[in-house]
Amino acid sequence: MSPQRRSGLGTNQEAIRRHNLGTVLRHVHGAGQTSRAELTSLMGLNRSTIAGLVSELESLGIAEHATPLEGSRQGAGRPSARVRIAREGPYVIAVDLGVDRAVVARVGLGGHVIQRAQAPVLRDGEAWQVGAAVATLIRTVIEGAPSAAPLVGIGISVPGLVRRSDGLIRLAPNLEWHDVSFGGIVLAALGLDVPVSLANDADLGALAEHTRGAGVGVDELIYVSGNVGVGAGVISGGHRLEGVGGYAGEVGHLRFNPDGRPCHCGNLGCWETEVGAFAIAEAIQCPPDKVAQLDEVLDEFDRPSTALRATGTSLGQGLASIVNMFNPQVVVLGGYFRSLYRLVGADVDAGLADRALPAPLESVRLELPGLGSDSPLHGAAEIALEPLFVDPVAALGTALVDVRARLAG
Amino acid sequence: MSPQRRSGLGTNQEAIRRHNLGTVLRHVHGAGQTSRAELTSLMGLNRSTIAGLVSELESLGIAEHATPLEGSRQGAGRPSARVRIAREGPYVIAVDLGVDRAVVARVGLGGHVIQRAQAPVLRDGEAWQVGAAVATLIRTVIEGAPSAAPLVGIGISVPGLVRRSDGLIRLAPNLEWHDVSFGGIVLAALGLDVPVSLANDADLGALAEHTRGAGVGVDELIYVSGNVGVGAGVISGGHRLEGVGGYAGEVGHLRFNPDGRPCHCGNLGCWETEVGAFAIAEAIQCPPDKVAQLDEVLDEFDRPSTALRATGTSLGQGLASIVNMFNPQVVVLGGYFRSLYRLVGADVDAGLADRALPAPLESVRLELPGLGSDSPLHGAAEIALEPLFVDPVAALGTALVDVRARLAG
DNA sequence: CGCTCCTGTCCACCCGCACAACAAATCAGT
DNA sequence: ACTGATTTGTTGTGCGGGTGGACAGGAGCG
Repeated sequence: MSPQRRSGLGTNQEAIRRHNLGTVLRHVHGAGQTSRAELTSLMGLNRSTIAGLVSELESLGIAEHATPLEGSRQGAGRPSARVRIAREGPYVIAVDLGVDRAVVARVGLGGHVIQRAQAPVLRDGEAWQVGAAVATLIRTVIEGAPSAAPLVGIGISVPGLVRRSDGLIRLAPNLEWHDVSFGGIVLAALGLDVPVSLANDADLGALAEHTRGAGVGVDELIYVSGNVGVGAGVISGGHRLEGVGGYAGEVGHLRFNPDGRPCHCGNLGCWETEVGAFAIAEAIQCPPDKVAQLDEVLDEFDRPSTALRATGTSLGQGLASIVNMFNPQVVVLGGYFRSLYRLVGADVDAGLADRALPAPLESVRLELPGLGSDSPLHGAAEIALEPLFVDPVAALGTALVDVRARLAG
Repeated sequence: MSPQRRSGLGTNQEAIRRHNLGTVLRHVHGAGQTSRAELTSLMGLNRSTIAGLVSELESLGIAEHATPLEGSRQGAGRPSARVRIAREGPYVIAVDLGVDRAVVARVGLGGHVIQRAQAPVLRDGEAWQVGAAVATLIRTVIEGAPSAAPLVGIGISVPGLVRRSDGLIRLAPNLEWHDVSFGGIVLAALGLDVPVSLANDADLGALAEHTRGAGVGVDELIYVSGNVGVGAGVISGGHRLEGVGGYAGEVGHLRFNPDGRPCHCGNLGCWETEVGAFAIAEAIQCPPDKVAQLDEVLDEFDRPSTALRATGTSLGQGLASIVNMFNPQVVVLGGYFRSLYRLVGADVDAGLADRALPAPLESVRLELPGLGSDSPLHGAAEIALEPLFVDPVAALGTALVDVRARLAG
């Protein structure tokens, strides 16, 4: 039973098959490698049913069977056949658009980054220039793909507000973009027509950490991203919190200090003016041209200054508001907050404990990203893969095979 | 496709039937009255399937068929038979525990309040005393129930933090309760054993407004409740946002003015210290013993004072943080905010527009509760009814019949 | 070398929904 | 008032999909 998050629809058995097939694939994807027996117990279905589903995945070229592991013994009984992702199976292109560089990766099911490439992005570059650069990187990583493997889609992580209905980039302050249809630009530059999904970098960080990072199995998770601006991605009930337009999680403009500095949003003392990259850069006297690499600058510190510790306290106090609002189980600190937390973790913890309500405080823990700085990239891969888990057959139907030849032509 | 919000499970056709039966009932409940043709188009199932589901509901005693309406013509073709809630069908008890009074209602499917009773609650009363009073009210409203009608459960709205795993009231500041198992107390006073669900009043307000109030069809909705303290209930993606413990939505302690007044939570200048009942009472020089009836006091004003207008601005500015965080489509102002918004709506709107980001602001609208002050009561009924929509057969299995006789015994 | 335990495969079976054909009920036009 | 078009209720048949049992395969244990 799963669900139509969209409400009110009935279910027929065709939908069952779709859902079960997708769920099997989701499990294989999540674990990278499983056994049919494990799938049976995880999904609560009959052995025969699982066998049928797995064999369908194999005939679709998505999964492969493998001989049981030699070494590991897991008790008596016939060892269960392994199920793993097919070697030449479907893949996606993940793009992490940063403020100073773009990372592009070819990612297979199971979250394997098969190949990656990156290039600097000019500050205040035009969107079409960036799109062309990204398209070149995409061509590079597709180069190595087996021609039989289908390309399912492209996922793009954007440091800004993305409208969920059509993927339009409404506002990316640090790229100075307004209302840019970046997905269309990249597709045009490539000359391809595949599904493109765009989303906010913090949302994708949350998704990735939930799937294969520090928050596996945690259905109430928040990823707070320090990435010049400050944003958050929220997973609640195991699903992304999006809001009507897709703009949910804009925590950077929480009211923090009404007497504080002016924020580019027009208000005074938003949280971002205290813990944003420019605020931190000022606190550590970092030159403005290195703000985009603030994490590396911070990593060179070994002892925090007083100003930096105050920033840590502000981070914790702001997190308290977030914890009070969402009551999460895990808060993952991404972007340069990762480096910051390593330096002034105690102050962050103290600030949080000082301002959060007892009830939500007792069940929350702060964590560093399990995927390092690659969380948004992995999240971009996840949204591009998502159609496969909803309906594998349909997703493969819209996928492109022999992409290299199409790119050449 | 439907649902398991809990992830990873497979679906079999037994689950299909459960889900479809529950979904049919949910539609009948939502509309109060429908036709089979409408159900067919809403659920996307075949006519014959709908017929089977409806007849099963009828044989369960939940639904009745009725002759098509005489007057209304809806085009050519055979008129579709009406489906409505059975007259002696299942019902629930809804309890709205306020800080100064308790309201108890017998509510049938369709959200019909069949009978209601209320009584004042002593301030700083012991939990068992309140429980006994509530039990008496429950006996009163059950008195009039047909003995054939099954009691499905009891839903209780609580002005405080409720742990979702077991319904324990962790903290109800205005009742001065800590860790009270109020559900158990009421059941013991009744001598019954039926399912009891407890939840926060704002969460239930959101649920009710989503189901049959100002937010029907709106899947991104927030109910902000002014009820001595300030809290919010969030519906996102059509589901309640709960958080791990069930404490999500504690917006009263958002940082608002760090130089402000001390809050009972230990911090300075929480939003609640600016727009909470005590702050407003002070602004309008309302005597402290009437704070619990602040809405009535406010209703007697016809022109807002300057202080009240400032409060309205603060309300709007705080809502801006909420709008930025959740990007809702509708924000419903419940509790005494209802009265306040009638007086100083323009200031609230201005405060919101001033502080919210453009993107979330353009898609949000403020509304008054469609259910007046009964939102939490209706929400309490909804959570008690919820099991019926998940699995009608199972829910009727645990329901109590002939409750009057059991109460007497 | 048994025995036991677990898993894969194959089969018949059941359950639930779809579909087609027919009947019923209403509206529109003549 | 009659006729055709339209829409819905009813019924029987068919199909898809998961279940469950019987049997075989493979491993550990004594």
